[in-house]
Order: sequence, then C-alpha cells, then structure tokens
Amino acid sequence: MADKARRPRAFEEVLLQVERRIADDGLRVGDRLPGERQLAEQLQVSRASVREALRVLETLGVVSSQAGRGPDAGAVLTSRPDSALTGLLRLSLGLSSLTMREVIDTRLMIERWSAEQAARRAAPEPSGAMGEAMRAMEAAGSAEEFVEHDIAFHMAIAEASGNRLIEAVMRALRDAMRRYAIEAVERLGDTGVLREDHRRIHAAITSGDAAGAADAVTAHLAHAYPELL
Amino acid sequence: MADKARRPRAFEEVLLQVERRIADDGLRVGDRLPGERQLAEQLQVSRASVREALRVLETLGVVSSQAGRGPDAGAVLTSRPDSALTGLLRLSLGLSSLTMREVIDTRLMIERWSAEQAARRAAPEPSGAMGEAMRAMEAAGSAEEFVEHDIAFHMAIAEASGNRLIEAVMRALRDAMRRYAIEAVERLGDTGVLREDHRRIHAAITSGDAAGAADAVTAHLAHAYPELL
DNA sequence: CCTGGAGTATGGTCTGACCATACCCGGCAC
DNA sequence: GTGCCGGGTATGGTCAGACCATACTCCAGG
Repeated sequence: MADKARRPRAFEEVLLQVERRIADDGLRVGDRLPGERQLAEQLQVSRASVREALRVLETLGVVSSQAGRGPDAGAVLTSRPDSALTGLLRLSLGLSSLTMREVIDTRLMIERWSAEQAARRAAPEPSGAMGEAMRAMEAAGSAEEFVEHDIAFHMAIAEASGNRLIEAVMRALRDAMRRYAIEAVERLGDTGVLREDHRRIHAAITSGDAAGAADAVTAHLAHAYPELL
Repeated sequence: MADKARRPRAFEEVLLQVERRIADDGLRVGDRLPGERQLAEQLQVSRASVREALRVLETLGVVSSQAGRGPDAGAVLTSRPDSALTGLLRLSLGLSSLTMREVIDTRLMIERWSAEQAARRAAPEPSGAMGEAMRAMEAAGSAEEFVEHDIAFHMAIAEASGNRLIEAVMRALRDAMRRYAIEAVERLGDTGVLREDHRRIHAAITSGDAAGAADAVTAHLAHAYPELL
C-alpha cells in the first residue's frame, strides 16, 4: 500500500490556493492579498490556519504584513528571498547539518563565477561600490568593521554579475557566516594580505580579465581560510 | 527618530528562544523540542503563537511535526533545506521576480562546478545512479518521464560533488523549474542530442576529465535551452 | 505469551473574543 | 474656506479554551 500521503493540513491547502491565485490572477509584487478574515471565509478554514499559511509565505519572503488600514496595510506581495535563505543557512549551520567547508566551497564557486561575469561585463561598476568598500576597509578599526566592509566589497561583485538569484544566495551565505568570518580575520591578525587580494580582484575585473579575476578570488579565499582550502 | 523597530511579534520571540536553545543546548538532528503546550507556558505566550513559530521552523526545514505519541511524535529537529529552497524559488518565479535566464545561469554554474568536482573524485559513482538514469531515459515514453530521469541524472552529479549545500540548491532549482524543463523537452521534440550529451558528461566524469566534463555540461545546457544561452 | 482495548500525550483545528495600529472622514474651531 | 482633531472602522496580533485525530503505552484477559 505504501504511500499513505496523510491528509493535507488546513494551512497547506491555503498555501496552495494562494499560490494558485498568484499564478492565475497574475499578481505582482506590490499587490495585496485579501484580509485574513476574508481569506478564511473564502477557503472555509479558521483564521488561525490562514495565519499559519501567511507566516509561511512571510518566511519565504513572498508577503509582508502590516497592521492598520490603507493601501499599505494587509498582506502585500514582496520579494525578498535573502532573509529566508539566511535563516535557512544559519539554522543549518547551528544544527551542524552543514559544515563550514561546504559553505566556503559554495562561496568560492559563486565568487569565481561572479567575478568572471563581472569582468566580462567590465564596463559598469557605476556605483563605485567596490572601491568605496576597499577604502573603508583600509580605515577599519576592528575585525567586525573590516568584515562589514569586506561583505560590501564581495556583495558588489555579486551584484555586478547581474544575476539576482546568485546575489541572493551570496547575501545569505555572507550573513550566515558573518561570525565565522570575523573570527577568521581575528585569527589572521594582519589584513594586509586580504587587502592586497582585493586590489588584485578589483583590477582584474575592471580590466576585463575574467580568468585573472577568478584566480584572484580563489587565492583570496585560500588566504582568508587557510584551514579549509 | 528614524528606526522605530516595532515591538517584535510573539512568535518571533519564540523563534529566537528556540534558536537560542538549539545553540546553547547543542541540540542535534533527531532531538525533540518540547510540546507546543509546554513551550507556550515556558515562554508565556499562547499556543497559537508557538504554532506560528513552529510553522516557520518547519518551512525552513529545521523541524518536522508528527502527531500522536512516542519517540517520533512532536516537533523533531531535522535538516531538509531542499523543500524551503524549492518553495522559495517556485514562488519567486511565479511572482516574476526572477527570470528563467537567471535560474538557468545559476544551474549552469552549479553543474559545471559539480561535474568538475565529481570528475576530480573520479573513482566513486558507487550507486551507478548516473548510468541507471541514462538507461531509464532511453526507455522514457513521455517528456514528463524523460525529465524525471534527467533530474535523477543531474542530481547524481550534484551528489557526487560531495557538497550537500550545493546539492540542496540544485535540487531546489530542478524542482522549481520542472514544468519549464518538460516544456523545453517537448519543444525540442527529439531527445537524441540530450542523451548524447549525457553520455559525454558521464564519460568525462568517470575518466576524471574535469575540464571536459565542465565543457560537456555547458554544451548540454545550450542544447536544452537554446533560447537562453 | 499474545492480543485487544482503554488511557493519554501529542499535534491539528476551530471559535470567539479582545487589543494595537493606522487610515478615513466628518465636524468643529478659527 | 481652511485646518485640525477625534471617533469610526478595517486590518493584523494575541489570547483562551475547547474539541478532534492520531498513535504510542500499558495492562487486563485469554
């Protein structure tokens, strides 16, 4: 007999219906969902079940709830995948179901790819975010501060890749491993090597040297996490 | 005054406490959380709020709830990040906040990397999962069936990379784009090119040819999604 | 020793109430 | 007429308590 496939829970039904409505009605970011009470009546479930479904959607970064009244109130469709990914990774690391090695390897894969893409596009770098982050790192007074600007530097590369999915994953990775990165910097003591790496990466990208950028990224991570690579 | 930082909601407090407990008590996968009623009393919130928090954790793939009694009942810590990632991607695609191009590009990045890693490890492929999937694809009678085994083939590569995070992301990607993949196969009509690609990828990996495996993967995706690459 | 049913702990769901927030709008003061 | 101010109201946030469904535990009886 095998697959029992237990009766779906009420909130799962709500989830399906809402998802279907998003697809069928062509709802976009910024549109509003019906109120909790209204949704409950339409789907013949209790408001509590509707709320559980909305909580799931909120966790997935698909809706954002605001109390009160007016155009901004209620459950509004949004799109912020980062927070969900971050929570996911942080908890997975907390549960030791992922090793830091796996996270760093993933980061290496993403950063090599992003740097290559960014170098191929070459031109843009309109915001000058990478340069600004590099300057801020020079002036950083603590490991925390240094890492903060380091994240900004690497996120600028991910943004320059032009792929929002990869950018979101990268953001989540960095957020989840922030503490670990700070410890790594403290352990390292001198950040001179890292800053020099950044200069090389930046130079390779702005000069359009994709292969050089990828190699520089690889060397950089090896310097930052010698215990892993 | 700027940052109001509205009062945290009750379930968010529960979330924090549970997360803290996981870290402090060193809880591992398989351990159980207190019952909903007990948690509600300990944290001085209603059971509804506890349930909303648990629903979030379940969404993130951190706990799994089972009714009834006994060792397997209650909220058990698990680790299945795939489902959360899948929902996230599926909804993001539904909301058009991600394009298929971004998803395919990400897939290309992951598959190239996985194939390279798998080739470097070379030896294993103990389960013969790749070969089995290839045989099943030969016998497939419909696009749906073909894609199902195609997913199995590519997941076998991701598994062979040895990185569970990347494997989880890959699983989510394939699940979220299943429908799109089926349509692509139907549009293509003849799967001969794809099957030949699979053979080349498999041969490169088993012979330890990392660069060849990566190139074969790139060619494969270009054949499958000519409109994008 | 085995078997079956009562007991019970757990999640799943519903109801109905009340609070907090924030817009909307009408009326009042100027 | 203009402006402010306060009630009305729709929305999410929270709670308490009840009942149902499920599945293990344990003990009585064969």
